[in-house]
Amino acid sequence: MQPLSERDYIQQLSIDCVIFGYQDKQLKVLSPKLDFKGDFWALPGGFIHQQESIHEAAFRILEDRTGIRDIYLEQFRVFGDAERSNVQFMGRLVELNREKFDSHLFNRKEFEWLTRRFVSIGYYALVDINKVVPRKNDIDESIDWYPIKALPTMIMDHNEIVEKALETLRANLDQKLIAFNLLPETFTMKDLQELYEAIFDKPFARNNFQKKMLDLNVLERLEKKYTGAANKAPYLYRFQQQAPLLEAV
Amino acid sequence: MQPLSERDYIQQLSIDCVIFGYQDKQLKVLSPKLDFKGDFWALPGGFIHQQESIHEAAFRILEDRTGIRDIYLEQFRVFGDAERSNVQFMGRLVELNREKFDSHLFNRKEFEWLTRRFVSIGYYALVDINKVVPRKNDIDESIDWYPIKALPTMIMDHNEIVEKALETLRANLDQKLIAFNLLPETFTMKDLQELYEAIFDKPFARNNFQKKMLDLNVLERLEKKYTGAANKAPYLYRFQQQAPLLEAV
DNA sequence: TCCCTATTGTCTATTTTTTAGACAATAATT
DNA sequence: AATTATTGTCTAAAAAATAGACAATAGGGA
Repeated sequence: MQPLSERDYIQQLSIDCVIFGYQDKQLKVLSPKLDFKGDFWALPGGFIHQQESIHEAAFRILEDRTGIRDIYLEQFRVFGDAERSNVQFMGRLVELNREKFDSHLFNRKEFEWLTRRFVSIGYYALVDINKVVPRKNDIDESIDWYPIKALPTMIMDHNEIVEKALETLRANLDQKLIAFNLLPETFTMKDLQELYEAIFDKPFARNNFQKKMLDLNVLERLEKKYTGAANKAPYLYRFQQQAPLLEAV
Repeated sequence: MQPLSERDYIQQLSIDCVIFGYQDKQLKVLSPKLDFKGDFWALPGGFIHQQESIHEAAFRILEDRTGIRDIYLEQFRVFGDAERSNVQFMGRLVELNREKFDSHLFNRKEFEWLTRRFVSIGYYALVDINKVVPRKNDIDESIDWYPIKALPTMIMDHNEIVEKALETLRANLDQKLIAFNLLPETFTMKDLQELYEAIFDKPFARNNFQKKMLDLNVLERLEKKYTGAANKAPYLYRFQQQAPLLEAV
């Protein structure tokens, strides 16, 4: 494989993706752990080819790590502090992994390329966690879902990026009707409510939540779901894709 | 002056600023016209030094064009299509201005630098139009305020950038209480309402608008403004800077 | 089979917020 | 002092959000 520094990327510009999933009543984020001594976690990220749009680049990075392409994806913020670079984390990494660097894993040019200042475009993605088979990179030891409330400390400003992504998700949730991207195709009203509660980290009133969701007119009611529990069986619902409104000319 | 291509900028990354002002009951945008034959308008923009944050760069660009530094400024979106470059507009510009290019205004290297693909970070700014003395660049013929409803056709995707900026402004206006940045320090309730009407391009009910604004608890009522008109004199108000809420630790 | 329990779906009452209508106050002008 | 065009604010009506209540029901257990 060509070394990073010689590939045809836009210089000093990167993309970091906060990939949200939902499982066990918890909002989770996908994070690879680097295959080096020292417990380095990061956000899935990458660089932008000269001949692809930033949106395409984000989709490519996402597909590489999740195996799926049909994903809700939105840019939310640019992180561009002057001091924003890998230099500190790379220093620690090299220090703890001298033996690897004696081999030719990174050459000097590669190292310099990686430790320059980077401006990073933050994207967040919403996925059905069951559809995703997380994939390791060449440099990953593992890749796992972490509850947003128990994220490991990540490199650089990646924890801050997750925070800002969550803020944006909360702000957009009602506006854009995107929560459904985190659920499987069919779900009960309780599933949906618990998802909202996980995202906003606060309880909602069951009766009013149901009314609010039904009043959106985007839910199609399907058959009942018999759980085996000794109580009334809940209906299953499916998100009904909205016909896009005609925009003013 | 050093040619662009040799200055210490981040490559292929730019900033474009939509500077909003308010005058004559109209929302306006500041746009320089380039000093070339062919009527080329653009958004004020620039590049990012290696040793400055993107936010600092945006402030610098703004100060260069408006003379003021204390400005409401917010990034709102990244424009990163693969085909996004000056190449088309530079082609036309060169064609129409051959005589200038026979001199050494741009050298070949400079031209290549400028016509590469650029990813641009969109910022929007809100200014008190009376405090601004628009300043030309080296390459500007003039710089003026244009009503948002009568903007000239600008180079590249700059008209689209303005549209997205306006969308964001509308979405943020109530949330963040930022409208006041467009007004002078003191203003009447009618001034404020007309500003809202200009931004949203729709009328508001006077009684309810006044109630809503007063209920925000951010307006300090000052003395009356005697206009000389044969009717009740309106109060002047001042935006009362909010004490920042304590954030959860 | 028949009650019991936990949960679901929905209805109604209450409260809050938004919108619409009305009117007194007032700064010149006549 | 009456007139006029605005301004500031109040109240009524409508709409939306919140809280409380209850019937329906899928099993479980006597």
